[in-house]
Amino acid sequence: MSEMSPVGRRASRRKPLERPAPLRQVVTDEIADMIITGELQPGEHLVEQELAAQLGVSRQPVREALQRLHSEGWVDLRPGLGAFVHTPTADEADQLLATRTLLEAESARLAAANATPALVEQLWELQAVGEQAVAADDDAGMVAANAALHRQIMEMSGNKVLGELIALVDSRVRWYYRPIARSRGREAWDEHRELIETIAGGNTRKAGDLMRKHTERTRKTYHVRAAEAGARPAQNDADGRAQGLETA
Amino acid sequence: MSEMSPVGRRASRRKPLERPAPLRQVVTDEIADMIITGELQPGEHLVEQELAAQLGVSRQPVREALQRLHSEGWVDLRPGLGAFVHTPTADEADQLLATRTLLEAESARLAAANATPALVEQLWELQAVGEQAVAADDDAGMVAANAALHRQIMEMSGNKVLGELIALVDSRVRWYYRPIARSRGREAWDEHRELIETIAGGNTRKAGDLMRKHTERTRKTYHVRAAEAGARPAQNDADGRAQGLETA
DNA sequence: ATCCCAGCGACTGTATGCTAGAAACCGAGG
DNA sequence: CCTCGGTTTCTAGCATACAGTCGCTGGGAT
Repeated sequence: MSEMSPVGRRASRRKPLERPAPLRQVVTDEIADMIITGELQPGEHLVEQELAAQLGVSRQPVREALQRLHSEGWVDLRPGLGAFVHTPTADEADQLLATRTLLEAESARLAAANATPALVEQLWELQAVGEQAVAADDDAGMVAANAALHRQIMEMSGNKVLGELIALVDSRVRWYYRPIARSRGREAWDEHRELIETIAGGNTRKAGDLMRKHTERTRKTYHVRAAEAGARPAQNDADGRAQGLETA
Repeated sequence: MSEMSPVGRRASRRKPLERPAPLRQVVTDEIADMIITGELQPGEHLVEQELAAQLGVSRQPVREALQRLHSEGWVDLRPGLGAFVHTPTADEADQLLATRTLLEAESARLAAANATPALVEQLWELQAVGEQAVAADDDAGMVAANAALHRQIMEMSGNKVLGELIALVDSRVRWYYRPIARSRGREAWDEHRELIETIAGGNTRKAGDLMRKHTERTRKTYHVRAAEAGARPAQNDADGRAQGLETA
């Protein structure tokens, strides 16, 4: 796999080069995926040996992956005991959503300030993709398109630091939010439409407000769903572990 | 953070236990300190062996420390080549300060919403410490007191996620800002005073605005200083490496 | 002289070895 | 039956060992 592309080192406008992807990165993504899909349950003890064997690598890359996942909030690292899948609490989810609202609103505000016809056109394209996903009732597609749209708006803001933070917060929001992703579909994309129009018009204040309302509405939806789930007898899995958020 | 739960089983309100501090943490802090103090220059290649020998540990803890420092933005990690001290650009510094403004303003707003006499009293104590440091012309003390005050306000906000992000951003800001830390002293603490009064009064909007203006002023100061430094012939060290920020 | 390439040294990425300490288990005593 | 103390097992943390890669250097061909 080390075939150096004959593309040439000349006018190579390519990235540094096509890397076989560092093993630790692969492992990180893989474990994160296991957490998101629920294969690894909240609170579960992640034993390095097991994961290493399971993924066919040594403990070292697994360790590094766990460290990274820790700094991104996916796992808790108890000194001397190892890594445990982070157990989200209702409080934390709320704070996460509140913070997300703040960051996303700012990114929309800045995006409106930097709007150009070409960039706005890209937003519309992503909007179209999203609406198609809604029409096709394609859950995964909706989530992906939603992420892509928000990401594009963030990039338009021109603030990379802000972007990093949003990426950090969003990935976790998406995890918590996953069980109820379906509930907000069509309406969200209607809101997107108005938001894009406002950004195109360069109305910074309104763009920020719209995004705030948009994400705030998502937050409300989340709360309603959480309350519903909490009111019910609580659905546990075979091991008796609670599947929903802890109410603490 | 410390749980306020009145429950308290037994008198064991102590922390989990006094740990000998994981080695990787010590190493992380140490390297971060070397970067902050300039012992390690921006762009410098951090060789694991060297650092390990220098700190009297093996490569393993050093590796883990570098990974963490990477995720916190202190070093860049080029696959196959290793770690390099991050070189801040003027753009990035500006984005960092802008983001900081956003986050700090929100924390002040929330702090005002959650203000209690006891908490406000703690703020005044920190304010006193800071003013003493100013009076004594104690640079390090000023920086520390400033950090402590902002941290306390953040904790009052009750949003831990927000707190983590602020911590992330602030430490880097402090690095970039270090060369010009002296310039803002007395006036900053006057602004703090007004801010605390507003928080005590529970005026959320005004608290947010004040904090925004406060950090925004810091940002302006930074720009002025950066411009001054940029205008001059540029001070280089013995190795011919630029000491200031890159203008790119 | 310039360019290419082979060989070499240095450093990262990955794997394995070793040890101190925590959790779980078990059995004896109250 | 519950409690307590010792023992055993398991695991993280750190150290060390091995292998792949990158960049550099020096010699030879053009």
